[in-house]
Amino acid sequence: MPVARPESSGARVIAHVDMDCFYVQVEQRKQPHLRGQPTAVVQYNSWKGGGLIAVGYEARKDGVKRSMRGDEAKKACPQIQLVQVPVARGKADLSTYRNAGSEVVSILARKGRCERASIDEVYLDLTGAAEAMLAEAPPESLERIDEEALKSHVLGLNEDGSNLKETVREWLQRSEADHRDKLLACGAFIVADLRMQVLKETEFTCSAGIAHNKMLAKLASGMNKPAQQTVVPFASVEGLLEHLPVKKMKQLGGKLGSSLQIDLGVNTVGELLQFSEDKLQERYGVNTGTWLWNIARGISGEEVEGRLLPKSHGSGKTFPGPQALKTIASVEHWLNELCEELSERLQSDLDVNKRIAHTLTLHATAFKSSDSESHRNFPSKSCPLRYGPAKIKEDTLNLFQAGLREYIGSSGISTHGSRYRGWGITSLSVSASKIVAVPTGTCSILRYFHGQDQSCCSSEQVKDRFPEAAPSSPSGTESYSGSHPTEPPIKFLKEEARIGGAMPIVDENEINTEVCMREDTCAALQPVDGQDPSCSSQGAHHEFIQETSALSSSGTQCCTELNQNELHMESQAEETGTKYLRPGTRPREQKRKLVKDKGSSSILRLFQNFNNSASQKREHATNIDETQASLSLNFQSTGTFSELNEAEVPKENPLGMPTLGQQDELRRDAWDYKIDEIDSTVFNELPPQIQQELRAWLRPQKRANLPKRGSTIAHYFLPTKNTSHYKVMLYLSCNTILVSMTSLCGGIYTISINKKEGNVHPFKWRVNKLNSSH
DNA sequence: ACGGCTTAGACC
DNA sequence: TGGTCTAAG
Repeated sequence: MPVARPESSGARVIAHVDMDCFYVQVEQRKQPHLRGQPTAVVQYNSWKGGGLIAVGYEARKDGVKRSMRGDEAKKACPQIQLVQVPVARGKADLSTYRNAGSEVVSILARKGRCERASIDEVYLDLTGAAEAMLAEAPPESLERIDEEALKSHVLGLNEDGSNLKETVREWLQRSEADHRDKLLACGAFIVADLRMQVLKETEFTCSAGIAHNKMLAKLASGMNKPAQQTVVPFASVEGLLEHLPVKKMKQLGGKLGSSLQIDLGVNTVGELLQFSEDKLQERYGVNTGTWLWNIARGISGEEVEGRLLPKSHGSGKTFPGPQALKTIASVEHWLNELCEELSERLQSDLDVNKRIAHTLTLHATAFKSSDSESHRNFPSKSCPLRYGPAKIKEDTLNLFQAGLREYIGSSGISTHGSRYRGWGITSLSVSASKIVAVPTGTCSILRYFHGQDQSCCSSEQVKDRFPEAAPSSPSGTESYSGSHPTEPPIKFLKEEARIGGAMPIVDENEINTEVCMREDTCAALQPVDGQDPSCSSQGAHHEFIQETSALSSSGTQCCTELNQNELHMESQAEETGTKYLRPGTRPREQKRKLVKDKGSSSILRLFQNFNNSASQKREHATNIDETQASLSLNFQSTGTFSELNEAEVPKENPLGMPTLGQQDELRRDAWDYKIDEIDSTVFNELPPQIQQELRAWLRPQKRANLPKRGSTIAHYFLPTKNTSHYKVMLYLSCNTILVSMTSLCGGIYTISINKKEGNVHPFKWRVNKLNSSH
């Protein structure tokens, strides 16, 4: 349901850019002989010529419509060229179109905030660019103006329908024009330019609308197609909406729009004006009521989100009528196909955009022939997403079976034996959502997947995108890292397995160990001197902030770029990556080196080895094996969930990060463990490499260079059975060495190694919902 | 018992 | 929160 947003104060310049019959253009670029010919794209050519999903303008002239079957199209337009959408794994594969869409987005994002609205549409906020142009090179000062801009349509300008370039030129250059109109004129120039860039670089044409908000821009972009642009001056809004059928408005194409027509007798947007806001709220609720009242007046405050990438990925297929799936085996087969596609796309998203999805969801539709309640929907099910095709398949099948059990009901019907006659599946889809950029520290996780170095993001980047991952507000920090010493932030849940939800079944003791270690940031060790402003003066009370600040000199650049254009990450990452490794003269790089020398080398090697073998393993798609090395073994052996008493909660917050006030004090306190003070049985249970590391840290002669207590020693990432990744930190607290595992999915696991032998519970798993700021 | 396949967002 | 529903291209 639409939701009202207040219009922001100043006039904005918003553009909506829409590709013309995009799939057709993509195919025509691929096969140039199709250019100029009536063309349509179809899928599943087998039945009645397939279904049309895109129709070129030449074919539209002959009355060919989307949603015709191929046969009908042939009838309407005998010369039509029907191109099949690529098929992979028995289903339509849209990746070529997705990729082509990305090409376009990467160009359109150059002049302002850009939001990818669909595979072939974007919104742009060009306010800044338009203001800058108005200040530096206003249209009236231009001697020659761009042909494409001249071809703009300006609503309300040529009422008779004539579109004289001269009147358009006048409008664009009128010096006494309303400030808002001048901004729109600048917008028209900018958009014309962008569209030409798109054409030049991709060979695709597009249409655009330029207005003061998204709604109007969207409306305008469709008014003159193909390959044209339309401007909506403020003064034309009322006239534009007056006779516009409500159904044409975005969000009113469905039931809501029908309700306006049927229940209120409103057929045009203008007719909506007679209803008070109260009246509309009364009928449609506060949000929708206000929204309707606003759009009737051309008001829409929705921001253009700076987002170039999709928020989710999905792969689905329908099995209509007789094709309905009736055995678990056939369902499994198709789920596997869908999962393979999904997995491929997830992997590519990770490779190219450095993003990880956290939730896997299965949707299905089904019928139940025999039963009375056969219309009950098949329930969607979701669970934490684990990477790798095999895992995704396994989890998806489990989700399906859970859904099926529920669907069939607990009426005691057994699904044993693969066939059960009562049900049929008519559609399946698997999707991945909750996609977040790999949070800082990410180089390690990326290397784990890639087996090579990659670039990092700045903390700003992460905070912008994932406030939950790096809370910037004190309260967020509080709840996450527990800076209130009086209030232990860790709550102990006994039912640990619940973390992954009921499905799929997880073995909470098992931790797969493809592991990796971030050697590439100074965050691995907090600087001893505490002098570096980037690492200490920010007083980072949160490890994300702390660790990323250290990256700023080389990391920021990359991230700034990433912000502007996520799609270009790959190449930029490489660039930055090389700079990164070069021994530098800048202080921060020196520090990086220092940190490295200081001593995580063995752990580094350990994880490096894991990396290598893990990535090789991935090639062969076989999983669990000897790469489940010592770490996992050790962690496994410790996975008992004994109750933990309050007394054992570390004095400081459980992540070991000092609060602002504590920080200075802590820094003065050297960490004074002796190796023998640590319960040896506990110590011995650590992975040997980590034992070695700790011994190194504890050597007296090295003390001077030791990390202060309360500081993070090292970070690792562990993909595990029931979540995609954990961030693992080894850090020192006042009484303990803690190995804390922060699940990016929402749990904090802590293993503490206590100083004194008397302390029971050498290893504890503490589970805490990551109950932070949001 | 067919338009197929995707994405996004709001509600509870 | 997960699950459901609407809407759109």
